[in-house]
Amino acid sequence: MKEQVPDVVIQRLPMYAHILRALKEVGVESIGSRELGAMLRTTPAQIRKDLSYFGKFGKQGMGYDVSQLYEEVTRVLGLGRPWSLALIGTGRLGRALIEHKGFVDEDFRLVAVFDKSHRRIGKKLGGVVIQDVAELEQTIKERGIEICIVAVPPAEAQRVIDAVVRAGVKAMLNYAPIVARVPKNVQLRQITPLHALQSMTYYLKSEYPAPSTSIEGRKEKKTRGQIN
Amino acid sequence: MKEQVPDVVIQRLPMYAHILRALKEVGVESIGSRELGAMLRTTPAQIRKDLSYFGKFGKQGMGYDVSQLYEEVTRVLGLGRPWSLALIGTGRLGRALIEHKGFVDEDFRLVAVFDKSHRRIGKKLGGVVIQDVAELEQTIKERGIEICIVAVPPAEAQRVIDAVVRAGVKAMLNYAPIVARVPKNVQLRQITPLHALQSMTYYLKSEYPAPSTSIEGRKEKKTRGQIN
DNA sequence: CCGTGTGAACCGCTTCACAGCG
DNA sequence: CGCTGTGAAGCGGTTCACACGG
Repeated sequence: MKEQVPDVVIQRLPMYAHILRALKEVGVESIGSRELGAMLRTTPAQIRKDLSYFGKFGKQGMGYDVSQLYEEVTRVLGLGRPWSLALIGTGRLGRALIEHKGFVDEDFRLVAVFDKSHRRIGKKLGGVVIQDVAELEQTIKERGIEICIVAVPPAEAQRVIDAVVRAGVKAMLNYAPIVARVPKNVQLRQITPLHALQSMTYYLKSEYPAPSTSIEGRKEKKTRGQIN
Repeated sequence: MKEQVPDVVIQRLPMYAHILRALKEVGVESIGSRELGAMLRTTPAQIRKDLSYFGKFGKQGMGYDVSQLYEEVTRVLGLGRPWSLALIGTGRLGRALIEHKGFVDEDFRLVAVFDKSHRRIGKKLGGVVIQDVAELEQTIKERGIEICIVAVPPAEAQRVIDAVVRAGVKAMLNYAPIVARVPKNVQLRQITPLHALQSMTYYLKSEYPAPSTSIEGRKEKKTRGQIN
């Protein structure tokens, strides 16, 4: 049990939840840090360290109880209760995001959608009537929206983000390729596939040994009397 | 000038390129690390350090030449020549990615599209005829495809990724929420918006001070004879 | 002087190594 | 004994602070 949990650890937890849920559904009841590490492509040490930030869930010599650990991880993340979402922008991207299964799932409920185009306002998307973006602040406050997904053109993104911040929202997913400005108490995650492509080309260009994604060939195999 | 460039630096370069291009188009000819840092929401020190990995581009007392720096950054990333892309999966997501402007741009050319559904094979998407995924390896080799975008359902993702790897591709963007396994000399970038949402909820839950995204209130204002 | 380039200090995360519980 | 939990060491990346060039 620790004081402050590193941000990277929090970012890894959704993966933990994902894997644990799959294990649970398949009927696996218990798992060790070694196997879990293999599934998550990390080291056993990392698994144990990560989990240690939240408490002691393992049984020595036995590993972790899958159900219990799954519950714990989702609890830490604050999942298991629905969060209300709004989408801003209903172009191809916005529509695809909402219609795409598995994005809005049991934990995230779409409760408002905004666009500025009068061609689209009044129509429905994802079971919600599209509203004028001018009503954004008011509606967010009324409906207690907690997370926003920004899928508008780059030129409008910062303006929309500012409005969302003014409405009091503390978490946003932004698809516009801009360097957005938000207050430091607001969570912002950037989804910019183009930048991902553009950074991969660096490694292709010169055929690098790659920034160690590997796990093979580490230690931890050392248990007791090793020949060395 | 340094030996090995940190991976994080490479991941930041697309942003540098983006901003520099914008500055260039607006007619800004020169910029200092302070202003560039402000635009990228980093410190001037970080800007200077990052750039120092590739050479000395600044003029002391003057800052950096925007055009020259832009050229340099794109050169380092290996942009400025087109890279050939393939898309695998033409569901809502795949279609949205391709039809969405600004994704396939001047640097990335779509040269093949695959699906397994016979309903879609033979139709066109993004100016390319959709092929059976069974032809994937062969086609990738024939057309010298360098980067693949995987947008298939999670259950099929690892199989598709394996095929792409076998075909010799060294860089992939994967949209399926799985923990993909690739050889360590293959670049893999994961786009999983659901996980981004799921990690933000942690901070909402307990209304945290946030994992310092801020830049304000740092040092660097100290230049010479400071009172302190 | 102003602002870059950079070794050195610092900081946070990862990995190690082992104490200790079942 | 096996495997977790955890201080301590190690490492990569950021920030500092200053030498030096225009």
